[in-house]
Amino acid sequence: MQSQPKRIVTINDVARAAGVSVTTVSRVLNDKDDVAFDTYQRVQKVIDELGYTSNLAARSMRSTKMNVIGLIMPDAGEPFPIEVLKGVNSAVAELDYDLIIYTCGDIRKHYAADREKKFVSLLTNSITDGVIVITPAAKHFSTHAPIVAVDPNSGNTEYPAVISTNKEGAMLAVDYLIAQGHRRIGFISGRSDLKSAERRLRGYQESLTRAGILLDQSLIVQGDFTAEAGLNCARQLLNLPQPPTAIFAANDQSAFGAYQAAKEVGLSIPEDLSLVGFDNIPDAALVYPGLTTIDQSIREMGKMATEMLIKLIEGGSLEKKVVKTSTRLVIRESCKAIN
Amino acid sequence: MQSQPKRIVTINDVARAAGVSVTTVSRVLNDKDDVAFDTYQRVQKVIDELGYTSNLAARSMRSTKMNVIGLIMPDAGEPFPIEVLKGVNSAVAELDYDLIIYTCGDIRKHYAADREKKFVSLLTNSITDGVIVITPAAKHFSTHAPIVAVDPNSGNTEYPAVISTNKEGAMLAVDYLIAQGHRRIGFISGRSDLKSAERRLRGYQESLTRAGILLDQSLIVQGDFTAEAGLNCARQLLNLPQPPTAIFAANDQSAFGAYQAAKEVGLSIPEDLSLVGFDNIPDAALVYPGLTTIDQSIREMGKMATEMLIKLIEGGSLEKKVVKTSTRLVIRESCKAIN
DNA sequence: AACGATACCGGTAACGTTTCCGGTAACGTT
DNA sequence: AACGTTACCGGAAACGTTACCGGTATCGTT
Repeated sequence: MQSQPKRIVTINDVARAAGVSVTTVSRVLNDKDDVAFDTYQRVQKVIDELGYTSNLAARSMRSTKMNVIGLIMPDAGEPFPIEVLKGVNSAVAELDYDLIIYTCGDIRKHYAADREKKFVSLLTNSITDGVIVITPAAKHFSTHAPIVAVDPNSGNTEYPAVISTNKEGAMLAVDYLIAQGHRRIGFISGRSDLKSAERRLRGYQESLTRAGILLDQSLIVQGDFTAEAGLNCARQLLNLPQPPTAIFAANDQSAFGAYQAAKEVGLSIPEDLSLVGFDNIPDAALVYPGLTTIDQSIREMGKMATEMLIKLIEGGSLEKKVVKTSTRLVIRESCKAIN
Repeated sequence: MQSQPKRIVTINDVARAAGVSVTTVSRVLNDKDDVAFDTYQRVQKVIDELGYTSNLAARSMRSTKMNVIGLIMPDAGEPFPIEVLKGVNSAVAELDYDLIIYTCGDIRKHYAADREKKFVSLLTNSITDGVIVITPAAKHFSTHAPIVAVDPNSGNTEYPAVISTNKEGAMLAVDYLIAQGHRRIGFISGRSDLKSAERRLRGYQESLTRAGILLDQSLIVQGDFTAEAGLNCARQLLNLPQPPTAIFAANDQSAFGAYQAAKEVGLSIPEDLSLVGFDNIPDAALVYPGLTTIDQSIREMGKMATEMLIKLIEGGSLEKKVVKTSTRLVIRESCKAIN
């Protein structure tokens, strides 16, 4: 005879034990008025004694406001979403909201967009008041609740979003390399469906043409923001008949792949190859030599997105539908001037 | 006149549109038998057309099995829980389960344990079938659903747990330092409420006494697994009248703090100070010089925990209530033999 | 022709909570 | 004394779903 499952204590049990109605218990739970101090205390005591906690599902089924926001992120393996998560997390902690997180697994998998859609409606249909989606793969979501995108995809102007000044940042990077005398500058691009990747490529091109440097298509290789792809792209660049003297990677992860590629062919950074990344994730400072990169204060992006979302949830409206965050050049040790 | 909130489409709408009962729609949704292929297709079509997704709250209220597991982690800022998360995430993806994550904020805050308790009952009461708790702060949880702890706290043998061979790992580290000729070895300890921290200290002590080295209490300083505390602890050690020639830090984060402390006082690693960490988080390979550390394959721990939890959820029983994972020494460049 | 088995489907009662509406008692005001 | 106001509380309906039970039609078997 096996032990029977412990009965879950419900609001009914509390009401019975405290000698009041469930309505009153509910009032105590939600800090409503119209309950005498004595009663309040008595009910609260019973709640503690019985170890009661309210059933999230039942509550969210009945009430409209949940004070919970959802975060949907592509993959827990990549640092960018993790950084955004940190920002969202701390922003949420400041406010009176809880945070629920869903991951969609590898973004490169075909089902990622489907999972995203599923989670968005799953969450907004029920337990959350709104969601933040990081680097969305899907183009459209069917929901009535507010959505804010972080680093949205290129085709989409439907939802409010926070995105950094990607083109300007990329130009900062490339201008810096040009100022150091580089003329053949390779570019490892990012996930092609994201607006950010597109804009960084644009910045790269614009800086070069402004400086009167002819664009060489063989210097642009298609990555996807992962270190793995970065490695392959950098290999390709370094094996060129006339290899670049500098590489601008569309994000830090890709740049790390380039570090490895350089090591493979025996080039040392920055003596033989200059390298600039984009993001300024914590690892950029740790890596050796320290990676010169474009800071886009990812945590700040998470924080902004959270604030926008909550404003929308609470019925407010946004001054700006797309918020742009600033970028700046962080100089470390991965670049060297050439003569 | 503002746009009215889009009505959420429910199972009722689908039923009406497809000309069947809600029961049948529910059957289609859950892939039950007893529904004709024609009907199945028709209902499925309507579901797609209407963009219906089932209401998580309502479903979890009625049904017993949800195929969702919860993960409760202390703080998104620390790498250990992040690594566990990655392991859990990929393990869950293999199986037919979804994952919901809650974060408790800074573990050092007093309310962390309360939030943990709240989340555990919140999740198990309703939308999940069981939860994994990483480095729990609370000692007891009131729930009927299965719980698995990763890196449990010292006072607790109540719940199944996965924990690495901490004492053995610590001994590996200290033995290595001793073999390199070190005699004054400092120790930066970890979060005192965790069993892992306790066992690592034990290993440190045992290795020293076995080697016939007298324990010096001033060489043991109390950290909490954060880089910040690691910095302070290392400062304290390096300011000793007779400072250590090597430091064993209870985790990599603490060791990174020690890197900084060494820099402050102008000591270079490994020439003037040898350093060993514990965890082998990805950053350990990135930092310069590369950190020699004890690998405990954190992702594997997450994977094990997931498998245990799911076994419990599905009514199975565990051969071992506490699973121990192996540790090994990873030698990089942060240690040097002394003469 | 009668019967049982099977395939398919629908009605209804829950699940635990909050919201809506109302009711009672106590008190102050005229 | 009558009335209005306020403070406090409870009953019942609803939220969207699934479990349970039962019902009808079809078909094969005797």
